[in-house]
Amino acid sequence: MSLDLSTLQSAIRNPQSAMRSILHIDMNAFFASVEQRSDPALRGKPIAVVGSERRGVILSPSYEARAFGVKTGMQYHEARNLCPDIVLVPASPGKYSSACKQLITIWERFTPLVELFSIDEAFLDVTGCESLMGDPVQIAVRLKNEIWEIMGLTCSVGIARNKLLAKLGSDMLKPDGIVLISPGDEQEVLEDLPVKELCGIGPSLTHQLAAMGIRTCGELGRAPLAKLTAPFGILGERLRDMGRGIDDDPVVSRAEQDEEDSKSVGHSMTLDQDCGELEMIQRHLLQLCEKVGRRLRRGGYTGRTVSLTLRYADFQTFSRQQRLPRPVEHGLDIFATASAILARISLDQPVRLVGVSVSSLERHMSQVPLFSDERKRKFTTEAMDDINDRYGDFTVTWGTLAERYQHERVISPAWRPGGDREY
DNA sequence: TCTGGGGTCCTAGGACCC
DNA sequence: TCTGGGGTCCTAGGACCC
Repeated sequence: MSLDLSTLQSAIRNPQSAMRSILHIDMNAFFASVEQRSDPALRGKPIAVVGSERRGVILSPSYEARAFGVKTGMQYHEARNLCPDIVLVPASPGKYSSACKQLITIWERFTPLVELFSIDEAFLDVTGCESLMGDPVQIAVRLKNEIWEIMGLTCSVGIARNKLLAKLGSDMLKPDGIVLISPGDEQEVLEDLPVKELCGIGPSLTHQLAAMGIRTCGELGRAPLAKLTAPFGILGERLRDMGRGIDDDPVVSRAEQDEEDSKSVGHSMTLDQDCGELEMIQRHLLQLCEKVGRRLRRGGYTGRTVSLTLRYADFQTFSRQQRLPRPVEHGLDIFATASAILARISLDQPVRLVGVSVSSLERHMSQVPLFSDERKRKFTTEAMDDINDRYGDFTVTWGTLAERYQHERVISPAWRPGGDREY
């Protein structure tokens, strides 16, 4: 086979067709490590970052805690049974997002093609960086060193020709590892690998595949296509490709990611105690709606579908949604719909979790409304958003709400600096 | 001291219209 | 009056990821 100029040019234009070098970076025990870095007293100790005080699960155990068998998702009492001395540290999201920003600036020194996969994971496409930065393994070593020197954090790096295998690689040596899966090694790595190790194959697919006699990636890759498409539809082909280590998904740069519109914005909360009182549930719902509204406005979105999610005491979870004739962006409008949905549900158990989310989002053009009452509402909302952004959620909220739903630190929008409503 | 919170994508069924 | 199929919109739920 010979390569002519047009093939080469299309390979350059279309990175999927060329051999790529992809790194997947996975920060080790990210939340716990950030906490240990910021508080020396926590270093070297078994700690775990947790969400809520009362009811919740372990979000991120440190490696010292993992040594006792403590895992993400575990309940507090299980963790304490395994490791009586474990220190539970409440999560501080601000620390993690600023650490993440610092990581991005380091990663982007190596390549502009950085795709943030989560707050502590990223894909880097370093194809063509060899002449400047060295081969992918050398890049991984330098990158790990910089992260360690600048931030005192370790990570695991997977290197392969696509995202699927790079992600697999970063999982294979934790903490603080580098794993290269070169094209020649792929078949050997995949042959006996359980299918559940691949990103995208969860418990349900693992179970269904096992029932079909497919346990390893090797078996998955050799399965006849029809055997997979019959039960799984279009996913079948993707599954077989995954078993073969095939993945053409491009690394999406952060600039492109920023341009992508969100599909939904939502918040949910598990109540401190299961609750059967409608009035109380609505009070929590209102707070959630206000948070969703502010996030919509901050992102410049309006939405046309409001969904309410409830979880009963027995963990049975369901949702009801309603499509609206016109888009909304205000907490109160979201609340009006969500509480109307709630009113139509006859609760047959105490409620454990309440959630609200807004979807069918549209980019919202910032313009001055035509009518004076809308104008007033818009400016008032913007002023309230500013204050709440600066001083925290619910520093100011609408007066009617303050009366109906007493909340700590709530002051009315009639508040003015120096006015008679100052608190 | 039973089991968090934020998303995306896909499917399936019913209503409705042509 | 009955038969029928395609397409779109809407809702509910499940699987998966971190």
